[in-house]
Amino acid sequence: MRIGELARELGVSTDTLRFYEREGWLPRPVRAENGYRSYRSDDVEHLRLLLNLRRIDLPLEEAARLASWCHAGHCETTSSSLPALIATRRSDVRARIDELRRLDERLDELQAHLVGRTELSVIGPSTSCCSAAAAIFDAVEGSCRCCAVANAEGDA
Amino acid sequence: MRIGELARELGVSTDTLRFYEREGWLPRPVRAENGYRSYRSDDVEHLRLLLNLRRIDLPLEEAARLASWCHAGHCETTSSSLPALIATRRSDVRARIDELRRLDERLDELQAHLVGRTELSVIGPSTSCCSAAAAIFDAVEGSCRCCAVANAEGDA
DNA sequence: TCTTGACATTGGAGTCACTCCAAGGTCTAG
DNA sequence: CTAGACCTTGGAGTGACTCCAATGTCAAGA
Repeated sequence: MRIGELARELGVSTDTLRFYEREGWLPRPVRAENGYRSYRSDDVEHLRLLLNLRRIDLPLEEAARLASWCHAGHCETTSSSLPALIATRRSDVRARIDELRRLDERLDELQAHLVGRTELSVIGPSTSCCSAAAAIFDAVEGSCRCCAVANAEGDA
Repeated sequence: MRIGELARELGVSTDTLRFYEREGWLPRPVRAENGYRSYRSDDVEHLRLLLNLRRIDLPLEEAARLASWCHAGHCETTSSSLPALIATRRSDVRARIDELRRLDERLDELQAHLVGRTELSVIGPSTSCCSAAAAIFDAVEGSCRCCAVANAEGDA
């Protein structure tokens, strides 16, 4: 099996495979007569394991170490620490989800603010109030001191 | 205002501020007699705007460009494209959240699997079935062909 | 036979957004 | 006089790729 085929099958780029090999995260496959890499089923399994560990967002170094151990048959040595590792990973993932949700809320707020303001954006650049800059400032900061003023002006 | 004070106030590192300046993302502040950077309120506002744009995960280049425009008073020029930009950003954020949620599910699965298996992990390193490797393989891949066998062995 | 095109090889540089470091200068309080 | 907190610079390191140029290999078609 050549590098391109393997890459396609496992959904990574050939650059990634060569990078893993170059940095020592994967064993070097044997070479064909023409110098091309020739991957055996053993190599494929090792890589698949590594990629699965990457899929749960382990840092490459950790994923590679674990993949090598498991592949070498030392799995049981590491299996006791594995649940702890997974637990840590989960709480990281959850924290990141929460963070992104808060970001989404801020964006929602900002969007609503901007949509409401678009008609009023004829206010010239010299007016700092309710300009896009002020909107970003205020919506992102969580308070909007410019709206009341602008609305009052609009109503007048 | 010196660099350390500003960094503390806005919650970034002095390295970050020097980096922004060095790469041209922020205008150079004036210098005091001793060569120290001396930030004016104008600089602070500009930086605050940039950091707010970074907080909504805009790439630094885009955030810096937008911050400079807004700060220079060209806000209204950009305000029409801003809602579109925010919308794009939101869909990116949502996609990432979904991705992380799926990851969390896979981790949940894997964790359940491992907890169920810990007692059985006396199976030696030579046995590839139901080793940690197999668990990672199978739980991550979504199917587990090893459990039935291992459980049968365990029951026997 | 020749050519085209898809594949492979290598080393090295670029990406992003910082982060850390060493070696030194400046200032204030005790 | 000294300790400690601040500041300066340029340069290297981080993670995980990604892209590139220059070159080699090979099978299929004209």
